[in-house]
Amino acid sequence: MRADVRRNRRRLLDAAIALILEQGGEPSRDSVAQRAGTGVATLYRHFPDRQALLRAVVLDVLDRTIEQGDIALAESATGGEALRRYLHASIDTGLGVVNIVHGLLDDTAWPDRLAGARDVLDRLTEAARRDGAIGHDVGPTDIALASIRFCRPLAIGLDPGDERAIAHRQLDTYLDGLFEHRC
Amino acid sequence: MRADVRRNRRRLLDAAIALILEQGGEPSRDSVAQRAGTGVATLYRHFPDRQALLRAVVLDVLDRTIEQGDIALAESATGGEALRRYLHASIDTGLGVVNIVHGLLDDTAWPDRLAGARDVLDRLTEAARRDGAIGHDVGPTDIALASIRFCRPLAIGLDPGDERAIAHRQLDTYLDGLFEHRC
DNA sequence: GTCAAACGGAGGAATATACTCCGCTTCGTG
DNA sequence: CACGAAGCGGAGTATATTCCTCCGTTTGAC
Repeated sequence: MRADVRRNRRRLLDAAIALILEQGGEPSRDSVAQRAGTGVATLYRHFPDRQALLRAVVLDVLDRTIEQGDIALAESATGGEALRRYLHASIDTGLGVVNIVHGLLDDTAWPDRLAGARDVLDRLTEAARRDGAIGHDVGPTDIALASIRFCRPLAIGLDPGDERAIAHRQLDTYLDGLFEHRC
Repeated sequence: MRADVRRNRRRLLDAAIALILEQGGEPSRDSVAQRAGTGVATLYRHFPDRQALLRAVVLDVLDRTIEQGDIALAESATGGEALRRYLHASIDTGLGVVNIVHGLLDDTAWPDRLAGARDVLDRLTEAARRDGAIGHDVGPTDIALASIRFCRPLAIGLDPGDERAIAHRQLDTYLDGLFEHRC
């Protein structure tokens, strides 16, 4: 595979992710290509139809997020810390797109990655529970919903840096509340 | 003013608010009318141009939210409780639209309501601070940003009832974190 | 240096959105 | 209850977006 092909694919995915998060819906093909700095034809060459681009975006985001979950579990001293690290990382990987795109796809054609994501969530929840950071009233669904909440941009027209800083800060406060009765 | 006029105006505003929150941007005229269950012409009769609808939406939401802030302050035993009540109420009034619409308007032609909103936030923050619920590191901006975060729907295609229940629950956890070191 | 593969962007078809017009309905009133 | 003014609905047209292909030019690997 030629180097420029790989580079353009990466740029297109990043552009699509950014636009989906900013606009909260499916971006136009032209806008994705423009944002990526490529021609429209390049987009169609990589992703022939509507579904192909969305599916590729979801797979990319899920893969990178799951990877971060494994890293968090491996490198953290406690389950609570792992959970915190994972959620912060998922803001940066753009996990929010998965939820947004989910409603736009006909078929959810990535059962394996979904299983992988669920597995990571289960392990994170289990670890945090074992260490006493969270109680039995908190499950993987709560973590998933929290990631959706804090991964979505607040508004249109805010500096991306500020946006992320706010999300990280609010997430920390939320986790303080989640861990409150346990430390 | 005829009864059906008032009823249609209310329906149009509610439809616009719901669509803005769900889609995170300006909804099409046709979609607003359809959601409201009225014809397109009725929409244009009430709100002649793009700006008119958006301005009316913002004024409506701000008025209802400010009112809730006053009620919360009047009826709550402590500042912390008032703050909690206000934020829960702002989920139901749809405060999130203000932030979204802000970037779509040429002029922010509602300086008085904005001042009113800021005033309520200041009083709520002050009351909570006086009662020791929050520290000096938490300001009105944090409260405003929190309301934006928890007022926005999570995703496309979730039952509105579940949606709201999740938002209220997550907000409670967030506030637990915010008040954590103070009770 | 060569050439196969990839690229860019103009341009026309398809689709979505904005807005008006007019025949029909509804509300308030005598 | 009946009348008139005001409001309503939605079909229809103009306009703006978006989609997607084609082909001359550029790029990367050997």
